Amino acid sequence: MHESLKTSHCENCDFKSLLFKNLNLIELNKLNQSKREYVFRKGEKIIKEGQKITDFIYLQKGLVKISKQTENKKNHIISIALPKSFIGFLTVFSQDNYGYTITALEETTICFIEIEMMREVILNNGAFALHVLSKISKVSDEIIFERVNINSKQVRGRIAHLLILFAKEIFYRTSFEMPITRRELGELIGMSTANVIRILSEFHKDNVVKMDRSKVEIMNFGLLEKISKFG
Amino acid sequence: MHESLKTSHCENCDFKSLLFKNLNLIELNKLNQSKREYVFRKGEKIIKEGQKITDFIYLQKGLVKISKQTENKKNHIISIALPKSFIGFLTVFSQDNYGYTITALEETTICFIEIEMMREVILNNGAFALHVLSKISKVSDEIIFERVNINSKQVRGRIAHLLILFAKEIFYRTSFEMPITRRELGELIGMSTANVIRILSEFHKDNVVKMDRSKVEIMNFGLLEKISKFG
DNA sequence: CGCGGCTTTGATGTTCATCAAGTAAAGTGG
DNA sequence: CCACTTTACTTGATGAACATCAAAGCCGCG
Repeated sequence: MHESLKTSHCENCDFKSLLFKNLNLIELNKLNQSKREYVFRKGEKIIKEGQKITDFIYLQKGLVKISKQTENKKNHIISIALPKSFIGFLTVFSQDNYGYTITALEETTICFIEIEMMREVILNNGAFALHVLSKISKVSDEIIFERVNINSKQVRGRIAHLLILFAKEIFYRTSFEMPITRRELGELIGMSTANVIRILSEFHKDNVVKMDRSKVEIMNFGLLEKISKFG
Repeated sequence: MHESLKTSHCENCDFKSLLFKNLNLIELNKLNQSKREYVFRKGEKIIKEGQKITDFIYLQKGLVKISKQTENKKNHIISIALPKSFIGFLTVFSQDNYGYTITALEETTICFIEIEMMREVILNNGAFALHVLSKISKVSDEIIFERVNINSKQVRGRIAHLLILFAKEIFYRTSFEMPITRRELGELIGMSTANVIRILSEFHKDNVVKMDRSKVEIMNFGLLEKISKFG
């Protein structure tokens, strides 16, 4: 492991307002004492599938992929997550072991908070409990609906959908650096690497999306949306 | 709507122990006053996609399907749910409107509990909050992992997987009445009706599974498991 | 500089959806 | 209760979509 320890107080955390707004100072101090904050470098595994769940993980800064091995040993990416998306919620309150692997796609800061500490706060703070509940619910819904959606499209539509998702939900612009490889794009939408590349080449030829190495530039957003919808 | 009203007290509910074990009698009485209990006949819609969320729904008895229209107007079944699976948890704490449709597959008893009432109890009862949390988390995980799994298989494997799932998780035996049509089977695993039937015919010819009309009998469970795993 | 991983493209074959046409079952209204 | 209509089921033939394989180029890194 190459991750490095950082120290800052929860009270000053940029994202305090998002997750922990219902906590009072005493509760925040408790969390602060229990939490450990780490920076992971690109490519490092934050959580390994099967690993015992001891901490609630809180994505403070960065970008990660959540992936899983299927029964027949294929790798499958379930979701790409960024701060505010509260990936840590999956599984932690219902299982003893993680069901997926989390890997940093860029430099990523993670807060580890002991799961028992979270449980204790939830037990004593109903407003916080409700808030966590609504976050879990939302994350799960989004993943499920995204899966269903992707599944109803064929390859062109899937790639188009994905590019739009990166542009609209992650980078907020039509040109950006793709944080994952072609193979990973395939693992995200369930298609072969070769075909991902083929479709990207087509988009390039048709002046819809220029993708050079990891540089993406969406040239015709309207058309891309049509392809996503009908492809 | 053809559903009919029933009346019984939560305190005597068979499933009280499962969901509401952390509630005291005062809280149970409150829930009891707010709840309405309905019986739905086979085929009736319990929830329609897009409908405003006003109640938490609790599946007491029966079997339902949870489905959704995709962008391109195809119908997709997300999950089959039976009592104890707490389908109502999806979405209700994070959105204003349901994102899916719930339909009864057989005579089904549903309790409607005002969502505000649930919120209030969660606010004041931490143990209950934690319990709800763990249920939501579990249901969502199962759906997500199931989707990923199905997606990694091809048609034969998908059908085999599904038949095993019905046998092991729903009916607890190797012969049972399939509660959904061939088309719905297809909508559940993302394949065409014609192909579902084709594969079922193959299984029949190969003495793996005999399916006549809705009667299913698994003849060679071991082989079916192999097909599910490697197909 | 050479090795390994990512990328690219073409050729090939498999898997699967689609279409069509027919049968069986189940619901509907007189 | 029977004719009628609709919906579910079934099978074959066809072609489209996609995975797989192979070979070659590119790039980063020790």
